[in-house]
Amino acid sequence: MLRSHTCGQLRKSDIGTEVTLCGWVESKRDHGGAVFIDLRDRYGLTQVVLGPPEANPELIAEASKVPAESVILIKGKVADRLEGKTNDKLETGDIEVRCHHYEILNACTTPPFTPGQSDLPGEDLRLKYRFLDLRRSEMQEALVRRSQIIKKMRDYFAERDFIDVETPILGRSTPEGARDYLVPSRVHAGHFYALPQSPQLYKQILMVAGFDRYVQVAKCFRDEDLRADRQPEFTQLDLEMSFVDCDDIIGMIDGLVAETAKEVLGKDIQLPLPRMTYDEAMRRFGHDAPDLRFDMEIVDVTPVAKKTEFRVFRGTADAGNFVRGMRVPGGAKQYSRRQIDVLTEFVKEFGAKGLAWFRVEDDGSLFSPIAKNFDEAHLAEIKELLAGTPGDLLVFLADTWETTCKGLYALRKRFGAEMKLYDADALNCSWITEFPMFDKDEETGNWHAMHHPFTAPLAEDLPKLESDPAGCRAQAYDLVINGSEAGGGTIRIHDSEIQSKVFGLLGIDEKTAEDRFGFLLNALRFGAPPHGGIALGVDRWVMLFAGLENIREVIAFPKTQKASDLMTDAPGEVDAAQLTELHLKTVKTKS
RNA sequence: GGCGCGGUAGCUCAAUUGGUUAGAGCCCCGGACUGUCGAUCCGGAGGUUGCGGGUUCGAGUCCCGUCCGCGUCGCCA
Repeated sequence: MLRSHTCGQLRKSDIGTEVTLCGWVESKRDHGGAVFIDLRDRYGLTQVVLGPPEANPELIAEASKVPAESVILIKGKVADRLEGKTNDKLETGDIEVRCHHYEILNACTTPPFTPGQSDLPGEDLRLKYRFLDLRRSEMQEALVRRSQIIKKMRDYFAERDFIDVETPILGRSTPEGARDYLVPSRVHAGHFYALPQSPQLYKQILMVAGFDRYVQVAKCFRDEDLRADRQPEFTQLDLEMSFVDCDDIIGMIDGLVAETAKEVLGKDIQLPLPRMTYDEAMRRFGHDAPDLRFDMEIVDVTPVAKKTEFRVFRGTADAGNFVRGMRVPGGAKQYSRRQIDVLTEFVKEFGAKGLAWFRVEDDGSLFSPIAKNFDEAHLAEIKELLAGTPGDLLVFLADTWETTCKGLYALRKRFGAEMKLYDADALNCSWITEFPMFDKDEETGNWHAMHHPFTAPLAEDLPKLESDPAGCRAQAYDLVINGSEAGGGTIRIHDSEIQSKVFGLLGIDEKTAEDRFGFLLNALRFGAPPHGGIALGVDRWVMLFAGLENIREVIAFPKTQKASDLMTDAPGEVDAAQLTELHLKTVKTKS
C-alpha cells in the first residue's frame, strides 16, 4: 500500500505519528504562506497543512496550484490542532497532518462538477460523469448499503443450506411476459438468444435435479419502458425450495426481512409479517401493493348510491358498477375548490370521468356542489359509512371496479404524500396473498397468467381451473414494503398434466408449449418434487432501506428513461461486418 | 405510443408585457495573504439561450417541428 492510513482514520491518539495518506483534493484553502488541503477518500476527510517549518516555500507554492479532485500522496506527522481550531463536523477534526512531502499521483482536469458542491448538478450530467458522481458521499453510502444488504442475503441463505447456482444469461425467448432483450446467434443464422427476465425455468429444473434449496443473486433483463423504480437491467435475489408450501417461503423471507432491518437499519420488525389477500387489498386500498404506513381506506357506498337521485351515482350503481370513496381527514382545509379541480384532472389520468366530493362542515352537514341532488338521509348515510367528522374531505369515484381501484389508489398515494400521513423513516412490510391465477385481456378476451404460467392454483380452487378461471386463485405471494412491490413468488405446478391445462387456458398450444418449454414439461415427468420460491428486487430493497425514491440512486451505472448509458453511450452502432457475421440487416422504420 | 415538467456561461440559477450590450453565485485564470475549514480581498475570462424553422421592426420569452433529461399512463408473466 502506498498509504499508511486512510483519510478517515486518524484521531488524537495518533498525534506524533508519521503517516502517508493518499486521496482526492476535496478543497484547498490557500493563505499564501500556508495551504490547507482537505484530503478525501471513501473513509473520510483529513486536513493536511502545508506550512513552515515542515514544508518549504517551494512545496507550499506547488501545493497551492493543485487542481481540485486531483489524487495526491502526502507524508507528514499527525499534529494536534491549535486551541479553538478544531472542526466538529469532521471525525478527524481534532487533528491535522503537517505535510513535509507531497506528490501528485494524478492531476485532475477541471471537472464539470465536484462531489463536494452543494448544488447537485442535473442528472444527465451526473450520469455522463458517473465516476465523479460516485465520489459523492450519498452515492458511496448507497452502494455500501447495497453491498451490506446483498451480503446479509447471501449469509442468511448460506446458513440455511441454500446452494448458490449460476444460471445462463444466454437463454431462449419465452412467449409470455415482458419484451425480451435478444442476442443474435452467429452460429445459427436467424436464431436468437434472449437475456433472462428471471431464472425461473432453470431454478425449477434445479429442484427436479434435487438441489432442494437454491439461491442466486441474478441479473434480469426486461425491455419495457422505465419508471423511477424500474430499470431494464436489474438484480433479483432469486431462490427456490423443494417440499414447501406458501407458509414455508413466507416464513423464510419474514426472517430475512427482520434480520436485514435489524442489521442494516437497527430496526425491530414484528414477526410474522401481516398478510392480506389480494381481494382484500383491492377492496380496501385499490391496489395489490398498498402503502400500509397510513390508514385511509376505500369505502364502498354503492348501496347508498343506488337509492339516491344523483344521476352519476345512481346510473353507475344501476349499471352494476361502483361508487367508492375515501375520507381525507382534515382535507377540507388542505384542499380548496381550486385544488380539488386539480385532483379531478388528476383522476382523469386514470380513466375516471370526474371526482365527486363533500366537505364535512363544522355543524356536521355535508357541503358539495352536488349535495342538492341527495336526500338528507342519504347524505347522513354516506357520512356515517365514511365516519366523516368536521373538517374532513370525502372524495368519490363512480366507475367500473378497475377504474375506482386505480383512481382511488392514486389519490390515496397522493394524499399520503401531500398531507404527510406517514413517518418517512417507517419501514412497513407485509404480504399480499391469494392472487388470481389469471386476468383477462379486455381487448382480445384472452386469459393471461397474473404471475407466470408455472404458478400452482390453490388446491381448493383446482376444480375451478377450467370452469371458472377468473375465480381461480393462485399460490402466489408478494412482499410489499412501503407500498412498493419488493418481491414476489409462487408455489409451482409440479405436475405436467396440470401444467398442460394451464398452458391450454393461456392459449399456449401444445406445439408452442413443447417448443418453448418442452424441457420443463419433460422434467416434470421425471420425478419433480413439489417446489416453490420467490424473487426479491434487490435494487428496490436497497432503495427502500435507504429511504430513497429513485432506483438509479442505488445502481452504480444506471440507464436513462430511454435505456441509454450516458457514460458509455450504449447502445451504439456496430460495424457492417459484425452485422453480416450475425446474419442481420438493419431496416429503417418510419417513425 | 399518450400526457406533463424541464433544457440560458463549465455548474446551479435569474432575466417584468416580446424591447438597450442576456445577469448573479460557484468553478476557472491572474494577483495579495501563515490558521483556514463554504477561507478572505482585488482583478479577469467565460454565451450558437439544446437544435431547426416560423411570426415580428425586434424572440431566451410567442408558434411549429425535432433531440435530450425527468415524472407519469399504457407496458412491466
